[in-house]
Amino acid sequence: MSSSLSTEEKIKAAAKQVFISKGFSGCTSRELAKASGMNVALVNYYFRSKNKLFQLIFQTVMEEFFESMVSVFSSDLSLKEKLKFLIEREYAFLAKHPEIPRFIINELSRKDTDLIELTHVLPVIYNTGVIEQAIEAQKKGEMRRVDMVGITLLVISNCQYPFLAKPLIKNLHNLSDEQYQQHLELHKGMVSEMIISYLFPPVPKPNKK
Amino acid sequence: MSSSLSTEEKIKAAAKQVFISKGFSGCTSRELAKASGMNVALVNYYFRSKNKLFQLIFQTVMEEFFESMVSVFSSDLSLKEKLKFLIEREYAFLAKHPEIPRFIINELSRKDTDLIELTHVLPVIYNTGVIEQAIEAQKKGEMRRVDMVGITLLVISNCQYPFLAKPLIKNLHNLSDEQYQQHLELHKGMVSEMIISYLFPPVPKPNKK
DNA sequence: TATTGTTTTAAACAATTGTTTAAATTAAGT
DNA sequence: ACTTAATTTAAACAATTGTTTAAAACAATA
Repeated sequence: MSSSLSTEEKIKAAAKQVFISKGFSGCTSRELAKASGMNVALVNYYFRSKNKLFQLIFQTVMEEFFESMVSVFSSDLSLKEKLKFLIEREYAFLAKHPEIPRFIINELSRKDTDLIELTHVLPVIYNTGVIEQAIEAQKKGEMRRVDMVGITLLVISNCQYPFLAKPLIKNLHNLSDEQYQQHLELHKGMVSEMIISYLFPPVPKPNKK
Repeated sequence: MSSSLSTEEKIKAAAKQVFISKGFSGCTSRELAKASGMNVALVNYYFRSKNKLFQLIFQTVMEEFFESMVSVFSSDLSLKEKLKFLIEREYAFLAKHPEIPRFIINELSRKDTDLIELTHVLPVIYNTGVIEQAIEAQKKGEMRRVDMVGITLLVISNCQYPFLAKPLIKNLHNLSDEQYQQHLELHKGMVSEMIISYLFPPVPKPNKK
């Protein structure tokens, strides 16, 4: 099935899996090679070095990571609906790629790695007009005055952490995979309701001039 | 100053730092030795192997990690006050040890490591009586019916994630350390208010028989 | 078929890995 | 002071690391 891919693609796909689940320092060149059914020399023939291959993978993972987020902001919805939708999307993405937050956080925390620039991501979000939408809502007193960093933190904390901490919580509360899955589903609803009702308080304080 | 410690203690202290910031697979035996001012043979003389030393460190880190949490539950406070206090404590702990969540989550996620038992932690929390306190409050309709896993997730998601994701958020929003520090302080207040008002809705629904 | 250039392989490279050895030094007890 | 045990050191061990080499196999074109 994967033999329809080129050697280069096969290596890239396998390396992505291995890097994501074990991290840069958690795997070897030979492991990357074997995972794609190739040998070490072949990996370096196409990608020059383990590090070059890693940088490439990391870049693509980051793009996938922000992709769905941005697409929600660009949609034609009210702010409250966007938030609800964003949380749904995040949970869906994380259900498919539960290891990615740990991967990103880890590799960005490495002090010995080449700096990775993410500054181009924020302008993309700004250009969707979601910021103006928020400022508008805040002026009207419909939305609590929380800045972009605060909102980002609120949303992704509650979405990503439950996936990040799965081994911790499972171990702590002695849960099976199925049980944890159920808790996740339950938690999604709670998180959505909690964040929405916090950012959009049910009784809006009148804010007229 | 650290020369007052025994060789064994010096190695343990240095190894703790190195393991926490770089992870098990992110550092070498010689790095552990050098960090304590000793040599490789000395590390293995006292701790047999890199892996044995790691298991020891991990165990103590986990204990420190749960220590302050449990102490809050044992205190003589109302549930709402305990929650507020817990969040304060968590933020204070994480400000001192910002790398510990990443360390724990990472090492618990490793598939090639020896399983680590945490089941003894939960009984300790149960014995503080906080569970009965919660069930009581829920029966009276003062508290939303969320189980222990849900509460745990709510609290530590919002406490730990902002520290976990510091490199990500800093990079994303182009923030200095000082700016991020300010955001953290702000966020602590938000999180506290949000969780409390979610778990203890301002207008309690009457639940009499 | 002969001649390209591209892809793949097996083997080797020096450097680094975790761990061990055996000798040297220090400390303690008699 | 002598003996014994505990500590520390430098050096070595085999295995593994990332990377490179040079030859082989393959494909495309003439």
